[in-house]
Amino acid sequence: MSASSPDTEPAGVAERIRAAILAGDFAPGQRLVEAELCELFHATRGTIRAALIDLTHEGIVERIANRGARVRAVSIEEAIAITEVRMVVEGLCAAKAAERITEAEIAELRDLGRRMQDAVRTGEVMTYSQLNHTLHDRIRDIGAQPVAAEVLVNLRARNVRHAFKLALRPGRPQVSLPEHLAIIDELCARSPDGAERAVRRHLASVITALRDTAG
Amino acid sequence: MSASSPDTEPAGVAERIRAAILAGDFAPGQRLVEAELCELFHATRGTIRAALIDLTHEGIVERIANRGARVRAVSIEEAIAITEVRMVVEGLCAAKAAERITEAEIAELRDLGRRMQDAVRTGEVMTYSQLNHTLHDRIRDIGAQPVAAEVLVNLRARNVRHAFKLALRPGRPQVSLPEHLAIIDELCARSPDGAERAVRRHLASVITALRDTAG
DNA sequence: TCGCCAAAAATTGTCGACAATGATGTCGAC
DNA sequence: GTCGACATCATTGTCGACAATTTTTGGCGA
Repeated sequence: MSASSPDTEPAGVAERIRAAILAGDFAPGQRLVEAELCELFHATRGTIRAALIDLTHEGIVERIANRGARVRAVSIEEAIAITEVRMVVEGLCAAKAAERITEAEIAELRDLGRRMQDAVRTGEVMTYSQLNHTLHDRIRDIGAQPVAAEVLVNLRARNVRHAFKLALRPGRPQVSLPEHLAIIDELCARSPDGAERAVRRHLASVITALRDTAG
Repeated sequence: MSASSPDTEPAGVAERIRAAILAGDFAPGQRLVEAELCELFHATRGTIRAALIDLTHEGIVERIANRGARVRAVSIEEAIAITEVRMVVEGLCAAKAAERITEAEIAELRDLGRRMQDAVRTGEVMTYSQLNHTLHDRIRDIGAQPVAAEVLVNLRARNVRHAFKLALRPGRPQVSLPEHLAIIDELCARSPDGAERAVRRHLASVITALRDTAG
């Protein structure tokens, strides 16, 4: 749904600024002067200010008292730290999901796995990336752990850029596909421990890949 | 209202409101009308509004569009969910800490463990609760995982109330003390896996205790 | 030429007032 | 007597202006 398609002008100013940052309209480290954003988004400073506070708590904007806001540049090191936390929290979700998964959801995940295999075989990188996203989302939803879900949404928003770069790395899908399939297998086997381990293995592999890009 | 403790008047309004909520001056579910907070904290609505946005993202205030803010009542179920996430994230911190801990920090934790034993033996519940807090903080700091630390600070702030009630439960220190000592042992042995398991065992026990209070 | 101090500019923080929105209470019709 | 539409009210959302703070610039002297 969030596919780069015709964005339907999100009503809130915060959403629009976030979209602009994530789309790369504002470069990391760039200063976000309130007055500039005012005329850029047709709003007043009070509104802009509130939006900036929101985005600060989402971790994509950095605000220093009396010195203004800027787009937060997430270093490789921080991207790794984010993924480490994702690893354990998503592991928790997977364990929960394995306990709660229904037959319908099992069928759904199996189908998802098949489509991921197809995408890799035919080399449709973007489709695979999309399905990857969907899988992680479904695990989160099936796990039905609202607090964990909230944390994950927050963390995911922070390193979309690094995640994107990683997805485009040649050979990466071939590595991650079997990991994803293993996750699906464990979930469908209703094994909480197995699912948690599989998720952690997968994200540990993502961390290793991130480390490689650093060097 | 603010008489409760020797609070050194935190400069920021957000901090003062948070302190007031955590101190129980505002009951869970109570409406937080901006105008009221204005004269109560001697600030204007713009400032109050910014503070409420902050607190909303910290999870201790609930805000509905055009309908105002209220103190968020965390149910036992949500407290359990929060503790589940804390369990895995703090487990990550502990694993990291076990890899990075210095000799000086080992000595510090050992001393902390001894003081916890003393507090339990002499029945000083409040002291023990304080030391408990300190131990978790130290693990978080030694782990040096900024993202995890940020998540933990956020989560901790949410269920101080439940944590407090739990600490006062008779017999609870006797249960948690050996768990804490086990965590210290594993950290001092520089065993990442052991430390993570010990932390998770401990917080799993906290979750069990929370479940008991629910019934 | 370099370092330092002061004035100026730029930017954020705060304020009070107005507009918009959802909730509450009242009145009339059936 | 109850239901629904309408007026009223309380509260939030937004705006433009002023005050405080930080950064930059210009000037002065060693």
